[in-house]
Amino acid sequence: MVRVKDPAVRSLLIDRAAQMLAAREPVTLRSLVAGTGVSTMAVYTYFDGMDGLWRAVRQEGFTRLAARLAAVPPSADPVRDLAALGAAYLANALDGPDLYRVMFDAAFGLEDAAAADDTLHRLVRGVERATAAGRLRDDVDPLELAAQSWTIGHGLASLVATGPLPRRALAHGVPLLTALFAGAGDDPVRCRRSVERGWRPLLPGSRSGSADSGFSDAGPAGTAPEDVT
Amino acid sequence: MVRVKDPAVRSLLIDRAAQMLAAREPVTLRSLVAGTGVSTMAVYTYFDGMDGLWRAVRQEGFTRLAARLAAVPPSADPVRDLAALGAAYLANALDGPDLYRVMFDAAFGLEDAAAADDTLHRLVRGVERATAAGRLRDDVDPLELAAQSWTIGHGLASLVATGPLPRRALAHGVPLLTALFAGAGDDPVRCRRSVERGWRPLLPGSRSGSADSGFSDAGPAGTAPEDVT
DNA sequence: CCACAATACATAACGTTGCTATGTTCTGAG
DNA sequence: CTCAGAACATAGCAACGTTATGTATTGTGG
Repeated sequence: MVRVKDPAVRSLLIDRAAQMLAAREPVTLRSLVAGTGVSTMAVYTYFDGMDGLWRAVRQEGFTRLAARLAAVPPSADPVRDLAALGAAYLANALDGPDLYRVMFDAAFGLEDAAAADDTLHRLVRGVERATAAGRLRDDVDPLELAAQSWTIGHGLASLVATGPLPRRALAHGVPLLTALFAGAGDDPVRCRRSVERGWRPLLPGSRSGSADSGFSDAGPAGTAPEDVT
Repeated sequence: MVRVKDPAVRSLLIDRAAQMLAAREPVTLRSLVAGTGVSTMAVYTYFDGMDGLWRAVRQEGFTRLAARLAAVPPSADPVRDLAALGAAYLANALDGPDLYRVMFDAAFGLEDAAAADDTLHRLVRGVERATAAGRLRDDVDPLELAAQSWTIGHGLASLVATGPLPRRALAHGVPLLTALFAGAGDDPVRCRRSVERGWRPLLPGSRSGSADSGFSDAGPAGTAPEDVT
């Protein structure tokens, strides 16, 4: 009586959708199933239509993000780790800008809301570590500071990955996070060094080079090592 | 030989599209022209298709934003004015979340790129005023600080207007901007007061109350008057 | 072990989408 | 006044997501 749907087909379709998304090919019902052997009805058996598919893709996006954040190794410097978390967040967004966009497409809900919360919770724990280490004033609410860090990360990701700012604007992350954490109690110069260390993996040329253009000239953000101390 | 197209029809369609967008009705070619007396071909005569219409709508979004920013009266406190600019930016985004989204839909270009640059340039001038008034260190690049303020504004707008953060998360703008400007040289307590003044119009209940939900509990950001000084 | 019932899946059709082709109306310069 | 060309309406096209219908497959109760 109970037939179990093949999970392999599910993840096959999700992966293929994410892949087509990354390749900037239009993801349509028919183009999605073309070449997979399954018919268009599979999308309805497994996802209840395209909306369900997008919901699943959105979920997959958060899963990948969580994996990225989990891969950040904790060091002895919790502030550096916070910046590294932000850098990992941005690296994930830049790796798949289109996937990142559907992640924040409010039109579709999430299948497992806890997966999305996990993103923020990991940041919260990072802040708590920094507070426990005495780097931050102990009256700062970890949840608030985490949300503020997220705001900076998402703003940067949104403007760079899918927006008008050029890739070198990623360098803004350093002064922004430095100002935030220093404002939360960390020693300014020490904070700057920690953030720079955590942010470093994002700057050189670690990953895919998407060619952004910007509105016209959104500003040289690459070279200005001293504006916030 | 030269027939001039009626500009009234143009703005009629743009306004109607923006209106339908705000009403969360799907904007389709046929639904757009329905009831206007013009036929579907008008969209092609005036906009060269739907893509052109979206481009025009995007432009309209930036025009409205520019008008909002221009309506911010300069005061004697340039840092307060910077925060007020950010508040106006967010108020505009919250007034029409869907319009705000298409503004940053990179799929369509802009007809007049200068209109978009105007947004950033107004911020740049605000920073220059603050520097000239001696509130900021004079080695800060106005363009950079403006871009960083924009990052905060866009991150907050994106996460609140069309994302998972509840409306009360707007309060994060105060500590974020305070940290940024204080990090750029302003006196911390004075900065805080200035930012709070500029940000105030956003907080009470000045405009439309959209019912956001958040992932599950994205954090109480409403009451914490002292975390950054 | 077998027959039944429900699920999984394929095929075909439906309504709607953006768009184009064709024909008609109207404008404005020569 | 004439007529080339722009503006516009109507009709039709391929492609989209979805639904309806029919077939195959599978787990289980008799």
